[in-house]
Amino acid sequence: MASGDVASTAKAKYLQIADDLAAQIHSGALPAGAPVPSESELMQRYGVASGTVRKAVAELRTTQLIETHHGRGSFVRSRPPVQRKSSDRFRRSHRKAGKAAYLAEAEQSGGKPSVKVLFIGPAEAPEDIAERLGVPAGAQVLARKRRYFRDGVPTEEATSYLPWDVVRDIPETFAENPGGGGIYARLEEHGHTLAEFTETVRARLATKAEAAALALSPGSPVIHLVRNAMTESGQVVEVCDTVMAADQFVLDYRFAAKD
Amino acid sequence: MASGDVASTAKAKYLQIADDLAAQIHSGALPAGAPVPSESELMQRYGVASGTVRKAVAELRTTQLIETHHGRGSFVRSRPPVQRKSSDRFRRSHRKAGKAAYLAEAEQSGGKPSVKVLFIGPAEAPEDIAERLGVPAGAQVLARKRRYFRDGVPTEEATSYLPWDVVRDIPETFAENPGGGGIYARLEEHGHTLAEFTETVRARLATKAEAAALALSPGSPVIHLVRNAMTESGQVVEVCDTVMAADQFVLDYRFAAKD
DNA sequence: CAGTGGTCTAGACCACTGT
DNA sequence: CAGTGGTCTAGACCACTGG
Repeated sequence: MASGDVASTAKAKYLQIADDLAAQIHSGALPAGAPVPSESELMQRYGVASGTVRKAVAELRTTQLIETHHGRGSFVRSRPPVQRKSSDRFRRSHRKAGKAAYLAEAEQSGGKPSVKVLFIGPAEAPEDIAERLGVPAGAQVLARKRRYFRDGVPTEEATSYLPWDVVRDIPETFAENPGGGGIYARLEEHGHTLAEFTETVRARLATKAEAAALALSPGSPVIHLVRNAMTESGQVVEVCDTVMAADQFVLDYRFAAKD
Repeated sequence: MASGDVASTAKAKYLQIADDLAAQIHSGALPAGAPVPSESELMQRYGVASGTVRKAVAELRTTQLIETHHGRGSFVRSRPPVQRKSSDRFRRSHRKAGKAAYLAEAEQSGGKPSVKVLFIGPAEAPEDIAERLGVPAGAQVLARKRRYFRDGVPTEEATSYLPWDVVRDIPETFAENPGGGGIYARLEEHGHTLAEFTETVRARLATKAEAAALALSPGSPVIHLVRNAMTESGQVVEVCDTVMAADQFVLDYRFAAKD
């Protein structure tokens, strides 16, 4: 039998199936965490080919209603509470109390934070990073790439870049755990007194790689934040490039109505 | 011939094709506005079936590199320069120079800004807004809803809420154009000296309504920003709720490494 | 191992666009 | 009209997960 004979109906079959499943989710027939029927099950139930079912499921994924795990199945998403990132998180008093910025933050949002170090070592500075650091493009810098989790779920991935001249004499910056107060505390101990941070915030859709790293469904939005840490002498001693799952974070900023 | 024999390669074919086309776009071989080769052309060129080419093209679409028009083809998107929103945009000196925040900002980003007033008048404060303003939920406030354009393209939609007690004696706040320096200048002229702004930033996918208002394709990300304007006396005299097309804006913040 | 989703083929027909 | 993308089929093999 031919196939395109369905495209003439008002709505595409795969959208009808997606709508049907979405309705079941919203009605509670498919509660949060419940498995979505398997593809073969759906093929039978709706009498369509595999490709059609897959498009329907893909639709639900991009609308964030379900998440899919290869080999296990698709499951109705539950929306966890978001984390807040306030510009207060870099308060010097937090550093002195021995807390790194991430922990100082995660502490307030209920949930067990954890960090996985992906890479620490010398690297060539990407062009935009080099420009921010005030070093030649391709110059050697220290890169520190980490992935952060809350309750075991990946939420953000951050790469810090520090000029080689700055870190050369600070062995802790090469350690997985730089000690109480984090990298910023070590920098200040070595005379790099921090004066100002600047953050650049963008939002966009996750790339394939980011979606994989953060366990996001394709089409999920991410927040892309790049922060410069500048010392009193005006040198940028760190640039931190962070990609966050957008549904996990709220950013808070406070600033004066200055002249 | 079988087919799955390709899935065993490191990368999926459709992603390789997408990457290849993306490289051509970034290199300029496929400049902005240029048509992407048709699907049948790509099938021949890469020696794959239609479905594979379609998945590659879909990939480029979700990464915003191209846009597709049924019956005409796919075309390389031109990325208009993004607008920057820095926390400097509320500098009092800008207000005194007679510039509203939006124009002070848009001025630097090349492109003709315009504003359309959607609504100005009394309204019941939504719960979250009322809480920020420190008024009872449902209390009457002044709402000012505007849509902003650049070069005729809608980029953001903002609704300001001001307590009735504050605006009652400031007739300009009811005008479509509140005069040089905008609402904030009028507030300060009437004794509400602004001391501090706080902004809350979220990113998420556009709702259907937002996609329509901002002429976005479904699944596009937006930045949702809510700002409190607080006076020296500690009163929140305005809450501004803004939804921006994420690909049109970069947010800049600067803050001290305070104690 | 069986069951799941992921990729791919080689076609088909339909709907939209422009000449 | 020819050419474009959009939907769909009925299979195939691969990769991942869990018992």
